[in-house]
Amino acid sequence: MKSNGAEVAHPVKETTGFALAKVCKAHRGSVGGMLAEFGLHVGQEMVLIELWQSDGLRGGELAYRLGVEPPTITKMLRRLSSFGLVERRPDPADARSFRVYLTEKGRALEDPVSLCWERAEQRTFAVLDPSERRELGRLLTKVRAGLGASTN
Amino acid sequence: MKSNGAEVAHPVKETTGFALAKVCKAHRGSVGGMLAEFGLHVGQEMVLIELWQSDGLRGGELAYRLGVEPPTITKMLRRLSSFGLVERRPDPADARSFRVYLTEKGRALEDPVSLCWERAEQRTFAVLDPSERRELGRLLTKVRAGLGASTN
DNA sequence: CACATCTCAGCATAACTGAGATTC
DNA sequence: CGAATCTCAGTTGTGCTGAGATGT
Repeated sequence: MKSNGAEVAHPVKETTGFALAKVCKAHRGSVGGMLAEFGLHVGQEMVLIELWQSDGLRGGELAYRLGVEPPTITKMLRRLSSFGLVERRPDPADARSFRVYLTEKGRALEDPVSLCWERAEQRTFAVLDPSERRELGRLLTKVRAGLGASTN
Repeated sequence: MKSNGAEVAHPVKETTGFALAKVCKAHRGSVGGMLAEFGLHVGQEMVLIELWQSDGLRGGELAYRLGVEPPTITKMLRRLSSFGLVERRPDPADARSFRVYLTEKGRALEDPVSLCWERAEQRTFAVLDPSERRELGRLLTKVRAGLGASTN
């Protein structure tokens, strides 16, 4: 026991957050390894995931959904569009904005990338039985919903 | 419905892994914001957390525990030691290696940083009732234990 | 000598802040 | 004109690979 008797009840390594971080790292590593086959870095697919669901988002909306600042999106889109996965077009309704659209090539990645995620899911949660998996999914979804809108 | 009828049963955004990623991002953001008060970036505290538990680790062991390659540790330690938080000393038993020790200043961060994690934990999982929190912790710990040793 | 341990150089990416440019 | 939207420049940190240096 530490002598100051205050904060040491919960060593960080035993927190739920710590396990969360480690599991997340493993999951991202798993996804990332598979995405490399498509020339994507982990994180870049998050833009595509949003667009598969809602093509034609504004840049700012994309930043908001990914929980990053606008300049970060500017750079990510530059890369993705240099790969030919997305395209930027002016927003007809507001000349300050632009809209992001998937190209054919970007759309074609939906199934293979979804499959990467599916496989990562299987690997990462392999140790859980089906009811535990459902429960984990339910709890994480509930936590996410309770986070406030900035973390869509 | 998509017409090719194969992979689209599980949109990525509805996977457990996706919720995991979002929750983890929120947690890291919460920890990171608080760590900034101590001049630490999120991620750097992971080294300290290992050392609080086992001071005097070898560089390679630290890389292994953090799940990164050795050059990454080299750089992280350079920064942490420039902040005066850790110290490198030669390993008496093997001159190729070195050992990493906390300084007084590094040791002094244990309580405040643990408190950051504790607060992030409270915030992130605020929406869960106590039994749900315990269950989430149990499931994540089980998943982590099932991942294989490379993700300590 | 083969192997292990670590560092260095170089690269790519993420992500921020602060400072504009442009448009509403 | 004030506010919103985005870009640019600059900074910091992560993390990798490949190529050594050094020691077991």
